[in-house]
Amino acid sequence: MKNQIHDLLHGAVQQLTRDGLLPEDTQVAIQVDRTKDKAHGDFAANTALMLAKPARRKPREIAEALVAALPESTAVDRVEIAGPGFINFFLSRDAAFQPVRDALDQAEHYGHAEPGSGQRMLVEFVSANPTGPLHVGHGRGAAFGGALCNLLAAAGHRVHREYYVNDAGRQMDILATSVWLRYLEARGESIRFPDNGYRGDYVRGIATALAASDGDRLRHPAATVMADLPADAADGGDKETHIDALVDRCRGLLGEEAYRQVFDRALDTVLDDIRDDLAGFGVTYDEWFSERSLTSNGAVDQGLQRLQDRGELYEQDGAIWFRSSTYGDEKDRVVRRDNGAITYFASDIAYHLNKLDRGFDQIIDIWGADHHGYVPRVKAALTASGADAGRLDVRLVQFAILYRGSERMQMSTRSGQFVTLRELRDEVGTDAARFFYVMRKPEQHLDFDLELAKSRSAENPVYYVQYAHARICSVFRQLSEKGLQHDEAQGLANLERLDNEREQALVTAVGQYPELIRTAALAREPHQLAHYLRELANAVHTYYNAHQFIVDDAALRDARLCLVASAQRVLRNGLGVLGVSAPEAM
RNA sequence: GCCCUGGUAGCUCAGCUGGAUAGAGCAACCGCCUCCUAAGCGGUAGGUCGCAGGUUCAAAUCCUGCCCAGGGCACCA
Repeated sequence: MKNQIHDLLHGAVQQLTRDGLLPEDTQVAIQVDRTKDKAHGDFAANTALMLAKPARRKPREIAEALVAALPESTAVDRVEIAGPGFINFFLSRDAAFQPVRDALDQAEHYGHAEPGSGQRMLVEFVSANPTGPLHVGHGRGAAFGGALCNLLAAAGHRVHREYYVNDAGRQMDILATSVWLRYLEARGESIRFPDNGYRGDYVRGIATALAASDGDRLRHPAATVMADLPADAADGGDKETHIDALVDRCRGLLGEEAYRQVFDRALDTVLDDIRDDLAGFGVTYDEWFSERSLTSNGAVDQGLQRLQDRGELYEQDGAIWFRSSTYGDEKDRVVRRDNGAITYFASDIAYHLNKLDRGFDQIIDIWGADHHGYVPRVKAALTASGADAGRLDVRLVQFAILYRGSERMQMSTRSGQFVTLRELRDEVGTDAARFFYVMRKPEQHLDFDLELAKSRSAENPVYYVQYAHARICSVFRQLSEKGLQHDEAQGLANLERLDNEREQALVTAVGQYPELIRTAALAREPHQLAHYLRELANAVHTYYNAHQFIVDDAALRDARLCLVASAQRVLRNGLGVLGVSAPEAM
């Protein structure tokens, strides 16, 4: 509908240009907005105000000329000029009810663009290191990313959901070593656990399983393991030096093959847990992309070679550096350390080149806000490689700070002190958690109060929206209990009977859904949908309280049922995009 | 020091590609169940949109400076 108004205005502007009232080269973006006040009609345009300066005429004069030049349309009942020169459009009754017909006709497709009509997009999100279970911080990325993917898909884009698995690198070695040490404990060795090891209970769990399956096969005496290691932090040494030495010791004693077995055991167990956890949260992926594969198939070397060939690398202090500063980064960055190891950044360059090579129109990365300083160097690497960095869109999500009542909860994967996503799901439920996460815009710090989220009270907005849906379902149950049927055709033929204020408001809300999906997808802002659904639910509840739907007048009854059914449809579609269920009863 | 993000009602937040009297939830107060689920609805009260300039017919929204709060500035991932 908004588009139709837009087209009408566009026609009028062209007409005025032909008539010489507007300069030939006038460029003005035609804006059509929903009005806040019904007295201003259904839609308003500020076009005359925008044209006033280039046309050097008074806004109201231009408005009058525009209105006179508007092409005929059955959708518009009348047009008014108001205030400084706004053009207000009042829809015809027939056009105003179109959303109800559309929602019932198009059902699960209502408001959603033709699948595949948009771009091919790759969205990478969560991608937490598989060094432990997901915690509530990751939950936000999962909820946001999952909802964003659904939203983009609803807007017609072909979305590829991807999780980047950091299955290489030092942190994973530390995890493998931590597991091995706990395994040794389980086999009766008495070891001193390193300060910088992973201390979570899940590490013991993996170790216990390993002890059960492999017995003493991987066992070495504690004295041998700990012999001649540099001191740990608690003993006045450095925890990093200590843990690195311990990792080397682990590797050396086990041998590469056995070490790899422990490593993969840890990786697979944690990754399975993550996969299962996310699936339970309603988030699934098309691809789990292995970082290790980039090294083993030579992609990392190729990526570096590509930069090398373009003269973007240089050697200094024994390390190899990338000239990221010439492409907007603060300083140059190391891609290969003096010990020969490639950096995380080097594999990330290869990964992003790989993503672009796969032919996506748009690459969206969802990162924690603490990685923001990382954006310029990745873009720099793409540009320096001759790729189009403009196709990469990095979205930063602020951390969620967890509270239990007024008590702030500290979280650290290393120390093993954190609330897991699984615990959150168990405690507050997937629906409430996902809605809660996605209500806030991502760049806002999120205070996640566990007590509030799990309270099954009115304070919890997810129930408010779900309840609106359940109530409508209940109305239809009541209808059949009374032995009545909904004659949809008769209802649609009598939509003009829906003439009270509440009904108008609800029709309008239903009609906003398609443009909301479009706008929210463009802005990559699922929270807009959450807020919209709240408003829609409010319109439903208000209507419900003010009017009986199941009335004796069959024509009116059927019309009202068409309206609430259209609202039910939108609630279901919209909640689906957010990954929240639409229960039939509560 | 530099960079990013916030600063809007008592609290938690929308609104920010500039538009007509600044919105919602919670908390407070007053009403509404012989009636399709009261997990609901209506109403009242509550605001120097951090501060100061600037651009504009029009600024919470754009620009500049400043003040607060959080985060980031690795040959870690």
